Amino acid sequence: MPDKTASTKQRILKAAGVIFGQMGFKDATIRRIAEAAQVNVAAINYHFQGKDGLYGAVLEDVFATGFSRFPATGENGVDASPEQRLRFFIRAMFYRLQSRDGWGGMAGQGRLIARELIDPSPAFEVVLDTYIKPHKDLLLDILVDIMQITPDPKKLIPCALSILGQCIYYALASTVIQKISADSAPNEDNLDQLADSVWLFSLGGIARIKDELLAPPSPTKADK
Amino acid sequence: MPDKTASTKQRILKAAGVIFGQMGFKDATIRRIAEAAQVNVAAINYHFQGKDGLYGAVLEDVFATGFSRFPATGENGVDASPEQRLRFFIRAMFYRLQSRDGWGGMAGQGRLIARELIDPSPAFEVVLDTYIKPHKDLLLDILVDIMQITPDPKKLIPCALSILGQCIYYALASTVIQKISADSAPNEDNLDQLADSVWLFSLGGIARIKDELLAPPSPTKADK
DNA sequence: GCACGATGTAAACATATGTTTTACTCTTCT
DNA sequence: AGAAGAGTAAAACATATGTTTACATCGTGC
Repeated sequence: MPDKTASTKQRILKAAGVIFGQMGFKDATIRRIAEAAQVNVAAINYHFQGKDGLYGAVLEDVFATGFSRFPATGENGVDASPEQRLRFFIRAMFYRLQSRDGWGGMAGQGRLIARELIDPSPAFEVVLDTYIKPHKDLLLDILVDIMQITPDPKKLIPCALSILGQCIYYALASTVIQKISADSAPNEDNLDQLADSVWLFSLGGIARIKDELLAPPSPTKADK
Repeated sequence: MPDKTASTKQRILKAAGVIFGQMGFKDATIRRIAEAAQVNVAAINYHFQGKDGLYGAVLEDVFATGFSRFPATGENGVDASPEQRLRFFIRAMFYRLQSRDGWGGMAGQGRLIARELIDPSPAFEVVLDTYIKPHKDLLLDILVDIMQITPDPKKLIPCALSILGQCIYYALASTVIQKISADSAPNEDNLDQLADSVWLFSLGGIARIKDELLAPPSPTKADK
């Protein structure tokens, strides 16, 4: 392939990521993408077989670069304490979702992932198996190591979801958080602080859930 | 106004809530809504001055009914222990977002709110002031009561966001959660369990954050 | 040198969609 | 009874958008 080819295709991919991230699938027209990429509209169909194909390619590209640039495990890997591994895991999620070097910060592709969570596209299936599920299993392993017990997975999953939920909420709701409390809205400079806040909160939550698992689940009849 | 009028208008509002919730603003065409409501397309423009007007009306209606049917405070109000008030608060969020009697469960209007968090529409501004901000302040009050200290709000907000994030994540990502771990996906029967799981997790998290606030924030230099 | 395939471009096409127009119906008040 | 106005319906309108077609351009191998 000539050089120009890769260049054009890559330019489309890059521009599409931004446009899709900013406006969502429906509002991102191929004409707008073509304009941003300085490319003819037909080129999109030529290289990606239509808008859907382009979107699928963008989604895979976004996840691939995000997870390769911000892996969920540090170099030391399993040697570190499980608490520190969780810290790294959470921090990686924040950077992946929100850093300008990651998924483009609050105006970029992070919101693309958030939209996929709500309305998964057909292209999301493969991403789910390739990235999300292993990512979830990694988190479960960390949780087991922290709790030092191996509880019923059904009891562990909500714990994992609570952690993931915090991370993703910061990314998806950043616009609203900005309006409610500008100081706490994520930006390039406070990601570490926010991630550590989530980390500490989660450590406490994990401990509490573990207590509940060990203690006889006394049926506290505090219904109201 | 005649009876038939209110009926038609109400039918449009109801049908629009479902359609908007299921497919989002862009994919929800007024023709589909008109068909679902058994109404002529022109009636929508007649009663709501266009698609945007209809969407705004739906949004306000959804929040109004949701918060009135599932208020965030119980009848006992401030008399209950702050922990139980938090429990009620979280449970109300789950029911509001996910119950079939609330915002239509996982196929219904709950996702409409999730989408607003990502891409707020103009109509969301008023909802923000009317419902979301007071709701947030209520949560902050509860947190202060639980911690029994009044820390810097800047330290308290992340704590509140962690709690809200868990609740909203369950609602918005229910489709994906279903694919990852069907047992933990929210449904009409396990809302109480999930809400209590989030509640316990949050109590632990709050305690941990409080510890951190009281203790000298020893700069743990665990950067990696 | 030249034909051929890959790549890029401009225009045309078909369709979906929000809105408006126009006419009709039905209730209500005098 | 009749006028008036609100509510409803069908069709027309204007536009935006994904896709396709026909043609131009460029590099490459024979």
